[in-house]
Amino acid sequence: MGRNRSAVLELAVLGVLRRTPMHGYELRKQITSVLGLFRALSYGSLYPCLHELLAAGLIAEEHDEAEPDGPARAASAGRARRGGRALKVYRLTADGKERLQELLGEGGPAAWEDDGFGVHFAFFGQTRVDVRLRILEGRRSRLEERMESIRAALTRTRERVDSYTLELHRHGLESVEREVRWLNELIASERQVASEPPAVPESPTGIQENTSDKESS
Amino acid sequence: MGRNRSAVLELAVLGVLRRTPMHGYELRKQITSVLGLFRALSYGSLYPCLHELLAAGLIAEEHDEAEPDGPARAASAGRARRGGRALKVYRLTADGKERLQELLGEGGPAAWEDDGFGVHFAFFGQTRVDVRLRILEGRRSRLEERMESIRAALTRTRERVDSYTLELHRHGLESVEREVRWLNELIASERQVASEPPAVPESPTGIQENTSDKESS
DNA sequence: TTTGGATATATCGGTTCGATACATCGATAC
DNA sequence: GTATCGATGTATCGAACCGATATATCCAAA
Repeated sequence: MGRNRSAVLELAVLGVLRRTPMHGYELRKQITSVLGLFRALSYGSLYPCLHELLAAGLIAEEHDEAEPDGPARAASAGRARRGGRALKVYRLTADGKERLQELLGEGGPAAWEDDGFGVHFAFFGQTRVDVRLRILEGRRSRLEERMESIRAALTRTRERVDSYTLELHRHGLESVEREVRWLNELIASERQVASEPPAVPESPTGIQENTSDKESS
Repeated sequence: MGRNRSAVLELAVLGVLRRTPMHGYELRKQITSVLGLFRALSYGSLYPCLHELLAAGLIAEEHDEAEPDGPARAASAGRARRGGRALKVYRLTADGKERLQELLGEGGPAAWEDDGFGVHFAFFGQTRVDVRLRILEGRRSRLEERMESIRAALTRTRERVDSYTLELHRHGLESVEREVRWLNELIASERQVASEPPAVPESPTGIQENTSDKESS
């Protein structure tokens, strides 16, 4: 019932399903390994989320008649059911695609907080360049705030805390600084993309399809 | 009453209170800024935890003693009350110190997971060198596992995912590698400390100084 | 043969977060 | 002088989330 389902999880599910239809178990592996890196997503979050998205009509169960074409299914080709048990393979509906575009286009603060940034970044291939820049810059200023607060803590408490706490702060600060440098490179790169005249300034969805995928089999 | 209260929070509270008695609001700031760096600890976790520690006798309310009976005193002292409202200043009891030592001495897996490592590290100044080494090495092997899984994901999905996902993985891997190098330096430094006779520890790298600092204050 | 591990869906209990309510203090503004 | 605002301070509630678990099938190795 909680339709307030964290937008991050919703985005992750819709975004992954956009590439390839799959079932929950696989979806979880994708989200935690491709997007996550971070922490494992619990089934206690995933399955309820899938049920809600299904009820909302953003995804649908794909009943996989016989042999669907497409090289994308190579990994689990042809086995939409296992033994006698039905595998619930979900695919994105038209409404789901619309919702995904809406989520990808927002680029608000939620997209540059710790929780959401990784997921949004992973889907940059489906995001407009101006949104990408907004998110990267938002993330950077968020991290700069953090740098400032760590620096403040360092000068404030120097000599007043033991050397391990100091070392923890020093190392934490360095990590954040490194992260900012990484963002700077990305921002510079995106600015260049933005300044170059794109071949297609606008498409129906406003998204230019990711050209780099497949052709492989 | 879930006495299963996360040991990490318990350790953080006891460890911070060991240095200085303080009240909840200040405690939270200390934990999030000195230990945390990470994410802000919620009052919804902190206050129940304090109540439980109080009930367990590990901490006690400090009533700013040397105060016979005067309710309106408290003008200049450590201001244990503000206006007419009581500030609940907590201090560590003897049992609490014992429990803290117990927690600090464990050095099990909980101490090198993402959640617990930072807190344990922050209190290394009160930990034995062999426990420090165990935790650092445990943390390192934990991160090495993660490195391996990211590397596996990279070689597995190279060319199959878009460049942003690839970049996310590449950057994540670099961050973990950097973390491991940091741990290696710390481990080398600790090994030197461990091998030296506990007479006069010289400071080759600059991170030690914790032979018998505490107590006697 | 049986054990064990991977695949797969689902739920439950307990913990934690985020928001909020309440109240007082100090400063700044009007 | 007083109104307002933000920081200090204690506390709780609902919603979200994680971790563990239950169930069940498949396959490979012992």
